Amino acid sequence: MAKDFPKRSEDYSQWYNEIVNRADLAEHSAVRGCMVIKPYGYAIWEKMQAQLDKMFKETGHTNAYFPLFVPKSLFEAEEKNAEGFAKECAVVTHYRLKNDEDNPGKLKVDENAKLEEELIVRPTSEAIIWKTYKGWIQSYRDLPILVNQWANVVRWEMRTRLFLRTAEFLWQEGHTAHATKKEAIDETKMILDIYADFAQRFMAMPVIKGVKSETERFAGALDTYCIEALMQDGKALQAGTSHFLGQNFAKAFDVKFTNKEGKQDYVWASSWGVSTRLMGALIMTHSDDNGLVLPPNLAPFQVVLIPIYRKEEEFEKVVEKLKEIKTQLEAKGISVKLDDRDTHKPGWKFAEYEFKGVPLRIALGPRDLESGTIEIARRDTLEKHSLDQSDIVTKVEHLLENIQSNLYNKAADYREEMTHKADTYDEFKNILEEKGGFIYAHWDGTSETEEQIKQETKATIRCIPLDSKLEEGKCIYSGKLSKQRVIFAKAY
RNA sequence: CGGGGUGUAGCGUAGCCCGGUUAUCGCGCCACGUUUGGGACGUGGAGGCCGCAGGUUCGAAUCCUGCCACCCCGACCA
Repeated sequence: MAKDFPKRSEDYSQWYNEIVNRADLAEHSAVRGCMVIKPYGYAIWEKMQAQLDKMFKETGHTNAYFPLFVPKSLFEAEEKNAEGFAKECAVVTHYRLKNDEDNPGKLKVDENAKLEEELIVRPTSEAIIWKTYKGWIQSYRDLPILVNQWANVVRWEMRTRLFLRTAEFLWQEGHTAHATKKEAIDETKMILDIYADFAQRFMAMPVIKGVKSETERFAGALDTYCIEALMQDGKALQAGTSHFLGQNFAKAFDVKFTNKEGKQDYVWASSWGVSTRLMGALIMTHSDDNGLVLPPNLAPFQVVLIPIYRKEEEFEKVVEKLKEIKTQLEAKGISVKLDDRDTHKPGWKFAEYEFKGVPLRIALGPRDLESGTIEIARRDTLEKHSLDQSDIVTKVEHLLENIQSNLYNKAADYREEMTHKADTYDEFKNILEEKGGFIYAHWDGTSETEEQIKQETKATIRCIPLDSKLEEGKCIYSGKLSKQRVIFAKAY
Protein backbone atom coordinates (compact mmCIF):
# COMPACT_ATOMS: atom_id res chain seq x y z
CA MET A 1 0.00 0.00 0.00
CA ALA A 2 1.21 3.44 -0.85
CA LYS A 3 2.00 5.63 2.11
CA ASP A 4 0.45 9.06 2.57
CA PHE A 5 -1.25 8.94 -0.76
CA PRO A 6 -4.49 10.80 -1.37
CA LYS A 7 -7.55 8.80 -2.31
CA ARG A 8 -9.45 9.50 -5.52
CA SER A 9 -12.67 9.85 -3.62
CA GLU A 10 -11.26 12.48 -1.29
CA ASP A 11 -9.42 14.79 -3.62
CA TYR A 12 -9.30 13.79 -7.22
CA SER A 13 -7.00 16.53 -8.52
CA GLN A 14 -4.63 16.08 -5.62
CA TRP A 15 -4.58 12.38 -6.37
CA TYR A 16 -3.79 13.08 -10.01
CA ASN A 17 -0.98 15.51 -9.21
CA GLU A 18 0.56 13.09 -6.74
CA ILE A 19 0.56 10.25 -9.23
CA VAL A 20 2.31 12.35 -11.83
CA ASN A 21 4.86 13.41 -9.24
CA ARG A 22 5.50 10.24 -7.39
CA ALA A 23 5.43 7.88 -10.33
CA ASP A 24 8.18 10.05 -11.82
CA LEU A 25 6.21 10.97 -14.90
CA ALA A 26 6.70 14.73 -15.01
CA GLU A 27 7.29 17.82 -12.94
CA HIS A 28 6.81 21.54 -13.13
CA SER A 29 9.70 23.39 -14.66
CA ALA A 30 11.18 26.81 -14.09
CA VAL A 31 9.02 27.99 -16.99
CA ARG A 32 5.44 28.94 -16.22
CA GLY A 33 2.99 26.34 -17.40
CA CYS A 34 5.66 24.16 -18.97
CA MET A 35 6.57 20.70 -17.75
CA VAL A 36 9.63 18.53 -17.65
CA ILE A 37 8.68 15.06 -18.81
CA LYS A 38 10.84 12.70 -16.80
CA PRO A 39 12.42 9.55 -18.22
CA TYR A 40 9.76 7.15 -16.96
CA GLY A 41 6.96 9.35 -18.26
CA TYR A 42 8.73 9.97 -21.52
CA ALA A 43 9.20 6.23 -22.00
CA ILE A 44 5.42 5.83 -21.98
CA TRP A 45 5.04 8.67 -24.47
CA GLU A 46 7.65 7.02 -26.69
CA LYS A 47 5.62 3.83 -26.67
CA MET A 48 2.57 5.79 -27.72
CA GLN A 49 4.55 7.56 -30.42
CA ALA A 50 6.03 4.37 -31.78
CA GLN A 51 2.66 2.70 -32.12
CA LEU A 52 0.86 5.69 -33.62
CA ASP A 53 3.75 6.34 -35.98
CA LYS A 54 3.52 2.76 -37.16
CA MET A 55 -0.20 3.07 -37.74
CA PHE A 56 0.22 6.31 -39.68
CA LYS A 57 2.89 4.81 -41.86
CA GLU A 58 0.84 1.69 -42.51
CA THR A 59 -1.84 3.95 -43.92
CA GLY A 60 0.49 5.74 -46.28
CA HIS A 61 1.63 8.73 -44.28
CA THR A 62 5.17 10.01 -43.99
CA ASN A 63 6.80 12.29 -41.46
CA ALA A 64 8.22 15.73 -42.14
CA TYR A 65 9.10 18.77 -40.10
CA PHE A 66 7.99 22.38 -40.36
CA PRO A 67 9.24 25.46 -38.50
CA LEU A 68 8.39 26.40 -34.94
CA PHE A 69 7.76 30.02 -35.98
CA VAL A 70 4.95 31.32 -38.12
CA PRO A 71 5.16 34.87 -39.51
CA LYS A 72 2.14 36.83 -38.33
CA SER A 73 0.95 37.55 -41.87
CA LEU A 74 0.75 33.83 -42.60
CA PHE A 75 -0.86 33.10 -39.30
CA GLU A 76 -3.69 35.52 -39.90
CA ALA A 77 -4.42 34.29 -43.43
CA GLU A 78 -7.12 31.82 -42.42
CA GLU A 79 -9.33 34.16 -40.46
CA LYS A 80 -11.24 31.78 -38.24
CA ASN A 81 -8.19 29.77 -37.37
CA ALA A 82 -6.28 32.93 -36.46
CA GLU A 83 -9.14 34.30 -34.41
CA GLY A 84 -9.54 31.04 -32.54
CA PHE A 85 -5.93 30.91 -31.45
CA ALA A 86 -5.05 34.60 -31.23
CA LYS A 87 -5.61 34.86 -27.48
CA GLU A 88 -3.16 32.13 -26.59
CA CYS A 89 -0.17 32.83 -28.80
CA ALA A 90 3.39 33.42 -27.70
CA VAL A 91 4.95 36.06 -29.95
CA VAL A 92 8.59 36.69 -30.82
CA THR A 93 9.25 40.38 -31.32
CA HIS A 94 13.05 40.67 -31.05
CA TYR A 95 16.02 38.60 -32.07
CA ARG A 96 18.80 39.87 -29.84
CA LEU A 97 19.74 40.66 -26.26
CA LYS A 98 22.41 43.01 -25.02
CA ASN A 99 24.19 43.79 -21.77
CA ASP A 100 22.20 45.93 -19.41
CA GLU A 101 24.49 48.84 -18.43
CA ASP A 102 22.36 49.63 -15.38
CA ASN A 103 22.50 46.06 -14.04
CA PRO A 104 25.91 44.47 -14.51
CA GLY A 105 25.69 40.80 -15.35
CA LYS A 106 22.11 41.14 -16.60
CA LEU A 107 20.79 41.16 -20.11
CA LYS A 108 18.00 43.11 -21.70
CA VAL A 109 16.16 43.09 -24.99
CA ASP A 110 17.98 45.06 -27.64
CA GLU A 111 15.37 47.49 -28.91
CA ASN A 112 17.38 47.90 -32.09
CA ALA A 113 16.77 44.26 -32.85
CA LYS A 114 13.03 44.47 -33.29
CA LEU A 115 11.67 42.14 -35.94
CA GLU A 116 9.91 43.83 -38.85
CA GLU A 117 7.28 41.16 -38.67
CA GLU A 118 6.46 39.33 -35.45
CA LEU A 119 6.84 35.57 -35.37
CA ILE A 120 4.13 33.49 -33.76
CA VAL A 121 5.24 30.38 -31.92
CA ARG A 122 2.99 27.80 -33.54
CA PRO A 123 -0.11 26.83 -31.59
CA THR A 124 -0.81 24.53 -34.57
CA SER A 125 0.82 24.37 -37.97
CA GLU A 126 -1.87 24.68 -40.62
CA ALA A 127 -0.67 28.12 -41.70
CA ILE A 128 3.00 27.36 -42.25
CA ILE A 129 2.19 24.00 -43.78
CA TRP A 130 -0.38 25.30 -46.25
CA LYS A 131 1.96 28.07 -47.25
CA THR A 132 4.45 25.30 -48.02
CA TYR A 133 1.94 23.06 -49.78
CA LYS A 134 1.18 25.86 -52.22
CA GLY A 135 4.61 25.28 -53.68
CA TRP A 136 4.18 21.50 -53.79
CA ILE A 137 0.87 21.25 -55.57
CA GLN A 138 0.09 22.06 -59.19
CA SER A 139 -1.74 19.03 -60.52
CA TYR A 140 -3.95 16.22 -59.30
CA ARG A 141 -0.84 14.11 -59.89
CA ASP A 142 0.75 15.84 -56.90
CA LEU A 143 -2.07 14.64 -54.67
CA PRO A 144 -2.74 13.36 -52.15
CA ILE A 145 -0.15 14.68 -49.74
CA LEU A 146 -0.19 12.63 -46.56
CA VAL A 147 2.22 14.19 -44.10
CA ASN A 148 2.54 13.98 -40.35
CA GLN A 149 4.87 15.83 -38.02
CA TRP A 150 5.91 15.13 -34.45
CA ALA A 151 6.43 18.47 -32.81
CA ASN A 152 5.93 20.78 -29.90
CA VAL A 153 3.37 23.55 -29.92
CA VAL A 154 2.68 26.42 -27.56
CA ARG A 155 -0.70 27.59 -26.35
CA TRP A 156 -0.56 30.19 -23.60
CA GLU A 157 -3.13 28.67 -21.28
CA MET A 158 -4.19 30.49 -18.15
CA ARG A 159 -4.42 27.46 -15.96
CA THR A 160 -2.25 24.49 -16.58
CA ARG A 161 -2.11 20.94 -15.29
CA LEU A 162 0.64 18.49 -16.02
CA PHE A 163 -0.12 16.58 -19.24
CA LEU A 164 -3.76 17.68 -19.37
CA ARG A 165 -3.11 21.26 -20.30
CA THR A 166 0.37 22.72 -20.49
CA ALA A 167 1.59 25.85 -22.22
CA GLU A 168 3.96 23.80 -24.33
CA PHE A 169 3.07 20.27 -25.27
CA LEU A 170 4.22 17.52 -27.58
CA TRP A 171 1.95 16.10 -30.23
CA GLN A 172 1.67 14.83 -33.72
CA GLU A 173 -0.22 16.77 -36.33
CA GLY A 174 -1.18 15.26 -39.64
CA HIS A 175 -1.88 17.57 -42.55
CA THR A 176 -3.25 16.08 -45.72
CA ALA A 177 -4.20 17.52 -49.10
CA HIS A 178 -6.62 15.86 -51.49
CA ALA A 179 -8.15 16.28 -54.92
CA THR A 180 -11.70 15.61 -53.83
CA LYS A 181 -13.96 16.37 -50.93
CA LYS A 182 -14.81 12.73 -50.45
CA GLU A 183 -11.19 11.73 -50.24
CA ALA A 184 -10.51 14.35 -47.58
CA ILE A 185 -13.53 13.28 -45.54
CA ASP A 186 -12.55 9.61 -45.86
CA GLU A 187 -9.09 10.50 -44.61
CA THR A 188 -10.50 12.43 -41.66
CA LYS A 189 -12.65 9.48 -40.65
CA MET A 190 -9.95 6.92 -41.27
CA ILE A 191 -7.65 8.76 -38.87
CA LEU A 192 -10.43 8.93 -36.31
CA ASP A 193 -10.64 5.14 -36.56
CA ILE A 194 -6.90 4.88 -35.99
CA TYR A 195 -7.16 7.06 -32.90
CA ALA A 196 -10.05 5.03 -31.52
CA ASP A 197 -8.27 1.78 -32.29
CA PHE A 198 -5.11 3.02 -30.60
CA ALA A 199 -6.97 4.25 -27.53
CA GLN A 200 -8.82 0.98 -27.12
CA ARG A 201 -6.18 -1.59 -28.02
CA PHE A 202 -3.12 0.11 -26.56
CA MET A 203 -4.32 2.50 -23.89
CA ALA A 204 -7.12 0.09 -22.91
CA MET A 205 -9.31 3.16 -22.89
CA PRO A 206 -12.80 2.96 -24.35
CA VAL A 207 -13.73 5.98 -26.44
CA ILE A 208 -16.75 7.30 -28.22
CA LYS A 209 -16.32 8.46 -31.77
CA GLY A 210 -18.30 11.50 -32.67
CA VAL A 211 -18.45 14.82 -34.38
CA LYS A 212 -18.28 18.17 -32.60
CA SER A 213 -21.04 20.73 -32.54
CA GLU A 214 -20.35 24.01 -34.31
CA THR A 215 -19.19 25.82 -31.18
CA GLU A 216 -16.77 23.07 -30.19
CA ARG A 217 -15.36 22.74 -33.69
CA PHE A 218 -11.70 23.43 -34.49
CA ALA A 219 -11.18 26.99 -35.64
CA GLY A 220 -11.07 26.83 -39.42
CA ALA A 221 -12.60 23.37 -39.85
CA LEU A 222 -15.89 22.39 -41.48
CA ASP A 223 -16.19 19.35 -39.25
CA THR A 224 -14.26 18.18 -36.23
CA TYR A 225 -14.38 14.49 -35.44
CA CYS A 226 -13.21 13.39 -32.03
CA ILE A 227 -12.73 10.56 -29.61
CA GLU A 228 -14.10 11.23 -26.16
CA ALA A 229 -13.15 9.27 -23.05
CA LEU A 230 -14.58 9.28 -19.56
CA MET A 231 -12.31 9.78 -16.58
CA GLN A 232 -12.79 8.26 -13.13
CA ASP A 233 -14.19 11.47 -11.68
CA GLY A 234 -17.03 11.46 -14.19
CA LYS A 235 -15.56 14.16 -16.39
CA ALA A 236 -15.01 13.77 -20.10
CA LEU A 237 -11.67 14.15 -21.80
CA GLN A 238 -11.25 14.89 -25.48
CA ALA A 239 -8.51 12.48 -26.41
CA GLY A 240 -7.98 13.21 -30.08
CA THR A 241 -9.41 15.20 -32.95
CA SER A 242 -9.50 14.82 -36.71
CA HIS A 243 -10.66 17.80 -38.75
CA PHE A 244 -12.18 18.04 -42.19
CA LEU A 245 -10.95 21.46 -43.28
CA GLY A 246 -12.80 21.66 -46.59
CA GLN A 247 -11.10 24.16 -48.87
CA ASN A 248 -10.68 26.81 -46.19
CA PHE A 249 -6.92 26.67 -45.99
CA ALA A 250 -6.49 26.12 -49.72
CA LYS A 251 -8.46 29.30 -50.30
CA ALA A 252 -6.63 31.22 -47.59
CA PHE A 253 -3.25 30.24 -49.07
CA ASP A 254 -4.39 30.04 -52.67
CA VAL A 255 -3.53 26.40 -53.17
CA LYS A 256 -5.08 25.33 -56.47
CA PHE A 257 -4.50 22.34 -58.65
CA THR A 258 -5.49 21.29 -62.15
CA ASN A 259 -7.83 18.32 -62.08
CA LYS A 260 -8.17 15.53 -64.63
CA GLU A 261 -10.62 17.62 -66.63
CA GLY A 262 -8.04 20.37 -66.91
CA LYS A 263 -9.92 22.70 -64.58
CA GLN A 264 -8.52 24.61 -61.64
CA ASP A 265 -9.87 23.77 -58.20
CA TYR A 266 -8.91 24.37 -54.60
CA VAL A 267 -7.36 21.50 -52.70
CA TRP A 268 -9.32 19.68 -49.99
CA ALA A 269 -7.73 19.22 -46.60
CA SER A 270 -7.68 17.41 -43.29
CA SER A 271 -5.67 17.86 -40.14
CA TRP A 272 -5.55 15.70 -37.05
CA GLY A 273 -3.68 15.36 -33.81
CA VAL A 274 -3.17 13.72 -30.47
CA SER A 275 -0.91 15.08 -27.78
CA THR A 276 0.82 14.36 -24.49
CA ARG A 277 -2.65 14.89 -23.08
CA LEU A 278 -3.06 11.18 -23.79
CA MET A 279 -0.71 10.65 -20.86
CA GLY A 280 -3.23 12.35 -18.63
CA ALA A 281 -5.99 10.23 -20.10
CA LEU A 282 -4.02 7.08 -19.49
CA ILE A 283 -3.32 7.98 -15.87
CA MET A 284 -6.90 8.92 -15.10
CA THR A 285 -8.44 5.92 -16.81
CA HIS A 286 -6.71 3.13 -14.93
CA SER A 287 -4.81 4.30 -11.90
CA ASP A 288 -6.05 3.60 -8.38
CA ASP A 289 -5.46 4.63 -4.79
CA ASN A 290 -2.19 2.69 -4.81
CA GLY A 291 -0.75 4.68 -7.67
CA LEU A 292 -0.28 4.39 -11.39
CA VAL A 293 -1.66 1.42 -13.32
CA LEU A 294 -0.29 0.89 -16.80
CA PRO A 295 -1.67 -1.30 -19.57
CA PRO A 296 0.96 -3.83 -20.68
CA ASN A 297 0.90 -2.48 -24.23
CA LEU A 298 2.28 0.87 -23.14
CA ALA A 299 4.29 0.11 -20.00
CA PRO A 300 7.98 1.04 -20.31
CA PHE A 301 8.65 -2.42 -18.96
CA GLN A 302 5.92 -5.02 -18.63
CA VAL A 303 7.57 -7.21 -16.05
CA VAL A 304 9.90 -6.40 -13.20
CA LEU A 305 12.03 -9.14 -11.66
CA ILE A 306 13.01 -8.82 -8.02
CA PRO A 307 15.55 -11.09 -6.37
CA ILE A 308 15.13 -12.00 -2.73
CA TYR A 309 18.17 -13.10 -0.78
CA ARG A 310 20.12 -12.88 2.43
CA LYS A 311 23.65 -13.87 1.61
CA GLU A 312 25.90 -13.08 -1.30
CA GLU A 313 25.76 -16.70 -2.39
CA GLU A 314 21.97 -16.72 -2.43
CA PHE A 315 21.98 -13.49 -4.40
CA GLU A 316 24.10 -15.04 -7.12
CA LYS A 317 21.93 -18.09 -7.49
CA VAL A 318 18.69 -16.15 -7.48
CA VAL A 319 19.92 -13.56 -9.96
CA GLU A 320 21.30 -16.23 -12.23
CA LYS A 321 17.87 -17.82 -12.41
CA LEU A 322 16.19 -14.46 -12.94
CA LYS A 323 18.55 -13.61 -15.78
CA GLU A 324 17.60 -16.88 -17.41
CA ILE A 325 13.92 -15.99 -17.09
CA LYS A 326 14.58 -12.51 -18.41
CA THR A 327 16.22 -13.90 -21.53
CA GLN A 328 13.31 -16.26 -22.12
CA LEU A 329 10.74 -13.51 -21.71
CA GLU A 330 12.63 -11.11 -23.94
CA ALA A 331 12.84 -13.75 -26.63
CA LYS A 332 9.05 -13.50 -26.77
CA GLY A 333 9.14 -9.74 -27.09
CA ILE A 334 8.22 -9.07 -23.48
CA SER A 335 10.01 -6.09 -21.96
CA VAL A 336 11.63 -6.87 -18.64
CA LYS A 337 13.52 -5.02 -15.97
CA LEU A 338 15.65 -6.97 -13.55
CA ASP A 339 16.15 -4.91 -10.43
CA ASP A 340 19.17 -6.48 -8.80
CA ARG A 341 20.22 -3.38 -6.91
CA ASP A 342 21.42 -4.21 -3.42
CA THR A 343 20.76 -0.68 -2.25
CA HIS A 344 17.05 -1.26 -1.75
CA LYS A 345 15.18 -4.00 0.03
CA PRO A 346 12.57 -6.17 -1.65
CA GLY A 347 9.71 -4.57 0.24
CA TRP A 348 10.83 -1.16 -0.90
CA LYS A 349 11.01 -2.34 -4.49
CA PHE A 350 7.57 -3.92 -4.31
CA ALA A 351 6.08 -0.63 -3.20
CA GLU A 352 8.04 1.33 -5.77
CA TYR A 353 6.99 -0.70 -8.80
CA GLU A 354 3.46 -0.96 -7.59
CA PHE A 355 3.33 2.80 -7.49
CA LYS A 356 4.82 3.06 -10.93
CA GLY A 357 2.19 0.75 -12.36
CA VAL A 358 4.37 -2.04 -13.67
CA PRO A 359 1.85 -4.67 -14.89
CA LEU A 360 3.60 -7.77 -13.53
CA ARG A 361 6.05 -8.26 -10.72
CA ILE A 362 7.98 -11.47 -10.33
CA ALA A 363 9.86 -12.25 -7.15
CA LEU A 364 12.24 -15.14 -6.70
CA GLY A 365 13.98 -16.20 -3.52
CA PRO A 366 15.94 -19.12 -2.04
CA ARG A 367 12.72 -20.90 -1.06
CA ASP A 368 11.53 -20.75 -4.65
CA LEU A 369 14.80 -22.18 -5.89
CA GLU A 370 14.28 -25.19 -3.63
CA SER A 371 10.64 -25.73 -4.46
CA GLY A 372 10.74 -24.74 -8.12
CA THR A 373 8.18 -22.01 -7.62
CA ILE A 374 8.02 -18.32 -8.36
CA GLU A 375 5.85 -15.48 -7.11
CA ILE A 376 3.86 -13.41 -9.58
CA ALA A 377 1.86 -10.34 -8.64
CA ARG A 378 -0.34 -8.41 -11.03
CA ARG A 379 -0.78 -4.67 -10.62
CA ASP A 380 -4.34 -4.35 -11.87
CA THR A 381 -5.93 -6.65 -9.29
CA LEU A 382 -3.06 -6.69 -6.78
CA GLU A 383 -3.37 -10.48 -6.74
CA LYS A 384 -0.28 -12.43 -5.80
CA HIS A 385 0.31 -16.12 -6.52
CA SER A 386 3.07 -18.60 -6.10
CA LEU A 387 3.32 -20.57 -9.33
CA ASP A 388 5.34 -23.43 -10.63
CA GLN A 389 8.34 -22.20 -12.61
CA SER A 390 7.53 -24.39 -15.60
CA ASP A 391 6.06 -22.61 -18.61
CA ILE A 392 6.71 -19.31 -16.94
CA VAL A 393 6.93 -17.53 -20.28
CA THR A 394 3.53 -18.77 -21.38
CA LYS A 395 2.03 -17.84 -18.05
CA VAL A 396 3.43 -14.34 -18.26
CA GLU A 397 2.19 -13.93 -21.81
CA HIS A 398 -1.31 -14.95 -20.76
CA LEU A 399 -1.26 -12.72 -17.73
CA LEU A 400 -0.18 -9.69 -19.74
CA GLU A 401 -2.95 -10.26 -22.24
CA ASN A 402 -5.36 -10.76 -19.42
CA ILE A 403 -4.32 -7.54 -17.70
CA GLN A 404 -4.63 -5.60 -20.92
CA SER A 405 -8.17 -6.80 -21.53
CA ASN A 406 -9.15 -6.59 -17.89
CA LEU A 407 -8.16 -2.94 -17.78
CA TYR A 408 -10.19 -2.24 -20.87
CA ASN A 409 -13.21 -4.08 -19.54
CA LYS A 410 -13.02 -2.36 -16.19
CA ALA A 411 -12.89 1.04 -17.86
CA ALA A 412 -15.71 0.08 -20.22
CA ASP A 413 -17.88 -1.14 -17.34
CA TYR A 414 -17.25 2.07 -15.48
CA ARG A 415 -18.22 4.12 -18.50
CA GLU A 416 -21.33 2.03 -18.99
CA GLU A 417 -22.30 2.62 -15.39
CA MET A 418 -21.64 6.35 -15.77
CA THR A 419 -23.62 6.77 -18.97
CA HIS A 420 -27.19 7.95 -18.62
CA LYS A 421 -30.12 9.15 -20.64
CA ALA A 422 -31.97 12.30 -19.72
CA ASP A 423 -35.33 13.27 -21.20
CA THR A 424 -36.02 16.40 -19.20
CA TYR A 425 -33.82 19.29 -18.16
CA ASP A 426 -34.42 18.56 -14.47
CA GLU A 427 -33.39 14.97 -14.91
CA PHE A 428 -30.34 16.19 -16.82
CA LYS A 429 -29.29 18.54 -14.04
CA ASN A 430 -29.83 15.89 -11.39
CA ILE A 431 -27.64 13.37 -13.15
CA LEU A 432 -24.94 15.97 -13.68
CA GLU A 433 -24.94 16.95 -10.07
CA GLU A 434 -25.27 13.56 -8.46
CA LYS A 435 -23.41 11.23 -10.78
CA GLY A 436 -21.59 13.05 -13.56
CA GLY A 437 -20.57 11.01 -16.54
CA PHE A 438 -21.92 10.99 -20.08
CA ILE A 439 -25.51 12.04 -20.60
CA TYR A 440 -27.36 11.20 -23.80
CA ALA A 441 -29.98 13.85 -24.39
CA HIS A 442 -31.91 15.48 -27.19
CA TRP A 443 -30.73 18.86 -28.42
CA ASP A 444 -32.35 21.20 -30.89
CA GLY A 445 -29.14 21.72 -32.80
CA THR A 446 -28.72 25.43 -32.03
CA SER A 447 -25.64 27.07 -30.59
CA GLU A 448 -27.89 29.24 -28.41
CA THR A 449 -29.31 26.24 -26.57
CA GLU A 450 -25.87 24.71 -26.22
CA GLU A 451 -24.52 27.93 -24.77
CA GLN A 452 -27.40 28.31 -22.33
CA ILE A 453 -26.96 24.77 -21.05
CA LYS A 454 -23.24 25.39 -20.67
CA GLN A 455 -23.83 28.59 -18.74
CA GLU A 456 -26.35 27.00 -16.44
CA THR A 457 -24.75 23.62 -15.83
CA LYS A 458 -21.11 23.77 -17.05
CA ALA A 459 -21.86 20.75 -19.21
CA THR A 460 -20.95 20.89 -22.87
CA ILE A 461 -21.81 18.78 -25.86
CA ARG A 462 -18.88 16.42 -26.08
CA CYS A 463 -19.96 15.07 -29.42
CA ILE A 464 -22.71 13.89 -31.64
CA PRO A 465 -21.92 10.18 -31.58
CA LEU A 466 -21.36 8.56 -34.95
CA ASP A 467 -22.80 5.18 -34.14
CA SER A 468 -26.03 6.18 -32.43
CA LYS A 469 -29.35 5.60 -34.10
CA LEU A 470 -31.63 8.36 -35.19
CA GLU A 471 -34.42 8.80 -32.70
CA GLU A 472 -37.13 11.42 -32.65
CA GLY A 473 -37.34 13.44 -29.49
CA LYS A 474 -37.60 16.85 -27.93
CA CYS A 475 -34.73 19.06 -26.91
CA ILE A 476 -34.36 18.93 -23.13
CA TYR A 477 -33.88 22.69 -23.02
CA SER A 478 -36.09 24.23 -25.70
CA GLY A 479 -38.56 21.42 -26.29
CA LYS A 480 -38.01 21.75 -30.03
CA LEU A 481 -37.77 18.70 -32.26
CA SER A 482 -34.56 16.69 -32.34
CA LYS A 483 -33.59 13.74 -34.47
CA GLN A 484 -30.79 12.32 -32.40
CA ARG A 485 -29.38 12.27 -28.91
CA VAL A 486 -26.03 13.95 -28.34
CA ILE A 487 -23.57 13.40 -25.51
CA PHE A 488 -23.26 15.99 -22.79
CA ALA A 489 -20.69 16.01 -19.99
CA LYS A 490 -18.55 18.22 -17.90
CA ALA A 491 -15.16 18.15 -19.51
CA TYR A 492 -11.49 18.74 -18.90
C1' C B 1 -7.22 37.88 -15.73
C1' G B 2 -10.93 38.03 -10.93
C1' G B 3 -11.78 35.66 -5.83
C1' G B 4 -9.52 32.51 -2.00
C1' G B 5 -5.14 29.97 -0.26
C1' U B 6 0.03 28.47 -0.01
C1' G B 7 5.44 29.26 -0.48
C1' U B 8 10.58 27.56 5.62
C1' A B 9 16.58 21.52 3.79
C1' G B 10 15.16 16.77 -1.70
C1' C B 11 9.76 16.03 0.30
C1' G B 12 6.12 17.09 4.15
C1' U B 13 5.96 20.61 8.10
C1' A B 14 6.26 23.90 13.34
C1' G B 15 7.25 28.87 14.25
C1' C B 16 4.30 34.16 11.66
C1' C B 17 -1.33 36.73 14.67
C1' C B 18 2.06 39.18 19.30
C1' G B 19 9.66 41.00 15.57
C1' G B 20 14.53 39.35 19.90
C1' U B 21 19.69 33.33 21.63
C1' U B 22 22.14 28.71 17.33
C1' A B 23 14.77 28.16 12.84
C1' U B 24 11.16 22.88 14.90
C1' C B 25 9.94 17.97 13.88
C1' G B 26 9.22 13.67 10.57
C1' C B 27 10.61 11.26 6.00
C1' G B 28 14.58 11.10 2.73
C1' C B 29 20.20 11.64 2.24
C1' C B 30 25.58 10.12 3.98
C1' A B 31 28.86 6.69 7.27
C1' C B 32 29.20 2.28 10.22
C1' G B 33 26.90 -2.05 12.21
C1' U B 34 22.84 -5.42 12.46
C1' U B 35 19.15 -6.63 8.66
C1' U B 36 16.74 -8.39 3.66
C1' G B 37 9.71 -13.12 1.29
C1' G B 38 5.49 -6.00 1.50
C1' G B 39 8.35 0.68 2.22
C1' A B 40 13.92 -2.44 8.49
C1' C B 41 16.52 -0.88 13.12
C1' G B 42 20.43 1.45 16.03
C1' U B 43 24.35 5.08 16.54
C1' G B 44 26.63 9.18 14.44
C1' G B 45 26.58 13.01 10.55
C1' A B 46 25.57 16.44 6.50
C1' G B 47 22.04 19.55 4.51
C1' G B 48 18.63 26.35 5.09
C1' C B 49 19.72 33.07 0.09
C1' C B 50 12.74 31.03 5.56
C1' G B 51 9.90 32.08 -2.90
C1' C B 52 12.33 36.89 -5.02
C1' A B 53 13.12 42.29 -4.58
C1' G B 54 12.55 46.53 -1.82
C1' G B 55 10.91 49.02 2.75
C1' U B 56 10.06 49.78 8.32
C1' U B 57 13.29 48.64 12.67
C1' C B 58 18.89 48.58 16.94
C1' G B 59 17.06 43.79 15.15
C1' A B 60 12.63 40.63 10.10
C1' A B 61 10.93 33.72 8.58
C1' U B 62 7.59 37.00 11.51
C1' C B 63 5.29 43.75 9.97
C1' C B 64 4.52 46.76 5.03
C1' U B 65 4.82 47.19 -0.56
C1' G B 66 5.75 45.07 -5.21
C1' C B 67 6.82 40.78 -8.00
C1' C B 68 7.12 35.40 -9.04
C1' A B 69 5.46 30.39 -8.66
C1' C B 70 2.03 26.72 -7.24
C1' C B 71 -2.98 24.91 -5.44
C1' C B 72 -8.53 25.56 -5.29
C1' C B 73 -12.93 28.16 -7.48
C1' G B 74 -14.24 31.12 -11.75
C1' A B 75 -13.24 33.27 -16.58
C1' C B 76 -10.54 31.18 -20.73
C1' C B 77 -9.54 26.57 -23.26
C1' A B 78 -10.76 22.79 -30.81
